[in-house]
Amino acid sequence: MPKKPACEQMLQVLKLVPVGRVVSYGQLADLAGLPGRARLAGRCLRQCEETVPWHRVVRSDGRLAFSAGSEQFTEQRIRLTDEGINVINGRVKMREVVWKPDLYTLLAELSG
DNA sequence: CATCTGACCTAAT
DNA sequence: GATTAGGCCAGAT
Repeated sequence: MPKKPACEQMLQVLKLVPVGRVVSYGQLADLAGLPGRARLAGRCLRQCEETVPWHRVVRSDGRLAFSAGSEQFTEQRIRLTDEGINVINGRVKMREVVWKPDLYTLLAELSG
């Protein structure tokens, strides 16, 4: 069965997030042309391929979305740390690591 | 069909 | 900072 277009679009955007940078769920949905669909972003990641950089998605306030101590929480913290992103008290500093793409370039990337 | 749930967000307090 | 309320909407029950 083919995946839903909405999710595909967001995963496309997610693949463009650079190493050492993160996006929030809402931001991901927004960039994918689905404003206000943060929860959809979460659902998509829940079933996404392991090949996409899902660990670069955090909450808008910088906290990891998983419960502290969970298997997934730990995995995400490790992956972010490996990319040079500091995770303190289960959160990253959005001010420093949030991805702010040039929208024109992003559109071009998605088109090609 | 009604209700609950959630890898969420914003604004207000 | 923290908490609350309301919004969001696809799946599950």
